[in-house]
Amino acid sequence: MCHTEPMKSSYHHGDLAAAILGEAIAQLKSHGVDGVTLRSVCGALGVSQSATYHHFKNKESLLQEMAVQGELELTRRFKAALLGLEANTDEAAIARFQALGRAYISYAIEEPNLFTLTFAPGSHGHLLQINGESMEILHQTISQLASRNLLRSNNFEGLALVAWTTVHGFAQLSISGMVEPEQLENLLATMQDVFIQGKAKS
Amino acid sequence: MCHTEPMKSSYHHGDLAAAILGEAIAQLKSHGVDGVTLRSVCGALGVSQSATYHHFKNKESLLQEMAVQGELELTRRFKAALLGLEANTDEAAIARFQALGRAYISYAIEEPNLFTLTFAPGSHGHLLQINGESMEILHQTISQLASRNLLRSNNFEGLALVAWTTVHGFAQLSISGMVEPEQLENLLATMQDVFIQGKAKS
DNA sequence: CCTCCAACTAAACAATATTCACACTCTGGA
DNA sequence: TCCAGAGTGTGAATATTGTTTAGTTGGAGG
Repeated sequence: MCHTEPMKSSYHHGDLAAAILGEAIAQLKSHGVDGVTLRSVCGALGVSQSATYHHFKNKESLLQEMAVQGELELTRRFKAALLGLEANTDEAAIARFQALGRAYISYAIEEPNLFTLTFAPGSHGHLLQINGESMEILHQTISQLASRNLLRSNNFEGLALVAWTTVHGFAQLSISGMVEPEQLENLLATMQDVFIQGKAKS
Repeated sequence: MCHTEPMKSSYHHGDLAAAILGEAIAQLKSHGVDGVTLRSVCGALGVSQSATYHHFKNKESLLQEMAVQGELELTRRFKAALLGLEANTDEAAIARFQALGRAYISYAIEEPNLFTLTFAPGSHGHLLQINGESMEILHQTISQLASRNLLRSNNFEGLALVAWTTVHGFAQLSISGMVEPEQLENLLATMQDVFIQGKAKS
């Protein structure tokens, strides 16, 4: 119904839908989800708050779009993390796996508000399903470990699940302040201990 | 400043602080965090909304108290889960470990709103530190595995960290709808695969 | 050129958290 | 016993928010 395509562009404003989305994300990052109000967003853009309702059904719908952007950001960071990392040795395959974990957690720590919104549960419930692309990258990376016979379990789906939930749990508990971000190295080392078969120890 | 002790009790209402806290938690469970307003809570109790401010600094403070209750609930479920489970065999020690994982995730799935509030990050930031008691139970249970030489890693702190974040991540992603709760058995089986040394397979 | 529709505005509305001035009730000491 | 004062509750007022409504503007197409 709204803004599914980049919008014909150029009218009064140009592309207000994208502008609102961008400004809302900027305010989310700097002031938290409670700091983004329709008034503040539209005020920063010099438009009236009711203009929002021509581009988004309501604020909840805007938040959902923001969550989608947050997930695209994760995919982008995944790709950047793997950029230039070959998978032609055991160590390299392990490095790629660790790089994904670091990227996930770095994202959470650098942009806690956007990360939180993206994975927010319950009433906000923004993402019914995580976009396939991030999961594909994760599965692919794990499958490179599997084909080199580096994994301790032959339950491939299970391992991908455990890897994801482990990193996600650490990310969220870091944001909550319940675990120290400095424990990251400890986490990754232990994950390697338990996931990876011992033939290649760094 | 307020409600640290059970309150002398019996005045106009009796113990309004506890009543507000209980009603707020009830409404949180059934209608989500956005469904709990001072008006609805005090309305259900037949008192004026401004009465709240004699017992809680503000709504945020009330939410924090609710989060504390949510964490006590987790401790309670931990204890109940271990009740009657001995640790005198390898299988029994593993069963205790799994019981904790099940309890954690069951809690999240049965009471997603309270669980979410308890571990809510960022602006709400309710719990600066997780209460020691739950963590103590977890560490104790893992140490029973360690003393039986059932663990794949000798990094005890790391293992406890990974175990916690794994289960927590699964819990949160279940609530978000990004993983199917039916994957729980898969998760637990894989955790056993990677954490536990193979001498005792069920 | 004129008409129509999408984009936008201004004003109003409803719901909420919070504060303020006031009223009532119990408690503790003179 | 009585009275002052603190603790406890009420009602109205205020500010901030999301949302709706009626109207205005500007561009595109016949």
